[in-house]
Amino acid sequence: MGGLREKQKADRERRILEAAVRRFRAEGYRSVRIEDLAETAEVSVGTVYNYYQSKADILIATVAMEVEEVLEAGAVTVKDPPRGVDEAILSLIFQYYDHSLEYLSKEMWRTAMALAIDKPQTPNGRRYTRLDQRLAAQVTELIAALQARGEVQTALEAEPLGGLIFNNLNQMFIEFVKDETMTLDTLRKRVIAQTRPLAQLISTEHAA
Amino acid sequence: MGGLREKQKADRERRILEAAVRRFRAEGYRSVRIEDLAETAEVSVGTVYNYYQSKADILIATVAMEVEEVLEAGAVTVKDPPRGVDEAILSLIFQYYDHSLEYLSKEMWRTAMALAIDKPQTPNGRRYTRLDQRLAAQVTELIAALQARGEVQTALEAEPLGGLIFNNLNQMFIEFVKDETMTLDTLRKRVIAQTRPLAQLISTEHAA
DNA sequence: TAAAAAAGTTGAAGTCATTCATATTTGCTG
DNA sequence: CAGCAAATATGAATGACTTCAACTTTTTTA
Repeated sequence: MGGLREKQKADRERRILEAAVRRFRAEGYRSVRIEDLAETAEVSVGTVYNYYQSKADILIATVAMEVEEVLEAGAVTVKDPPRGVDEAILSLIFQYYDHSLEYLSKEMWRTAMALAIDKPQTPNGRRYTRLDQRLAAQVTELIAALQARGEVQTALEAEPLGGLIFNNLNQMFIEFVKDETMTLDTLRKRVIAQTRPLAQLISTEHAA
Repeated sequence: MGGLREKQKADRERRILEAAVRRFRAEGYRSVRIEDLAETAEVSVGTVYNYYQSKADILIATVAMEVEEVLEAGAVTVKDPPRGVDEAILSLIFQYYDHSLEYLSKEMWRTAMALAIDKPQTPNGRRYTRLDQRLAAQVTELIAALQARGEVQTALEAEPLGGLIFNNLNQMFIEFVKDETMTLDTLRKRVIAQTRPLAQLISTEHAA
């Protein structure tokens, strides 16, 4: 265990990913060539392909790190959500959205999402899909938490609802990254319009 | 008007599109090269690019034809929907789904969707987005029709609801085409689980 | 420690989408 | 109809991702 070879491998993989994060952010995904990454990471082009299946694959690895962070931040909110069904749901969604552009450009999101759809069988394509599922699960968790607190009708199943809400926020996020001119504020307003009526319908107050 | 030049242009464009539909279906999008299309269409590679902006652009043109058909079929359903809120909504969704694989493979859908996300500014990227919007509008229309018939609560706004339902069915369709092993039947079951609870919530019977 | 085996690296070659300067075809005019 | 102009077609050249056969480095063996 822990021979020289293993250390070198880990180090090379890390260097490639670091190079990717840095240069993709600075110069944009498209304009950075594999050769550039190889140069920054001080390996050859061929070596890049020993660690990652494709250029887009590298991008997904960087996006995945970002989503992991979002999931962690979301877990805190789910543990103790704000009062009010729509407040709680929207605050989680906005947390996702606000985080999304901190380290990744719209172009990077577009590329990563496109790959996840286009090449779902690659390791990182799968990885992206799993991350989406975990995000959906987190929304479901929130619904369940609100049910436990008596704010959402317990007659409703949390999972379909969580899935519905996630699918909606995800699709709206796609529309957001597709349009370079759309602001986060516009996105928020749109998701409010879509989500709030549903929040009303499922809340216990509405039933009463 | 209608000179030789115009006729030839129209003819070439048609031949290229026909070649694309035929060969993409038969051999898969990826494995067909522009050169192959050019050969089948009896034009040169450069000419293909005089008519279409990119390879994916050609694909979207074929997908668009398909979606136009779906929209036409959907319009009939919206005009006279089945009784029952969930019946009506689900029958429209299933109409979309059942149509989807008639002429296009999952790979073709994946590629087209990926392009629409990745290159939203290209003419056909925009075109795909507009088609999505028209589908969403059709769902909204259905909700409005159900409201007019007194089956859906009129206190609710049709548009956010239609958007919500469409975003959900669209996202589920994406999951479907991402997984080569998933059957249409499984897709239907999943969308039922997601959509039916919502249908109950918005129906007038539920409110009463 | 020296040789053999295994693992990993390398960069030039291959492939394919896309571009662009040139050639061709069509339409128009006197 | 000859000659000119505009539109269009052409395919070799370009550029970037990806592959792969040859080369190095590390590990194991005796």
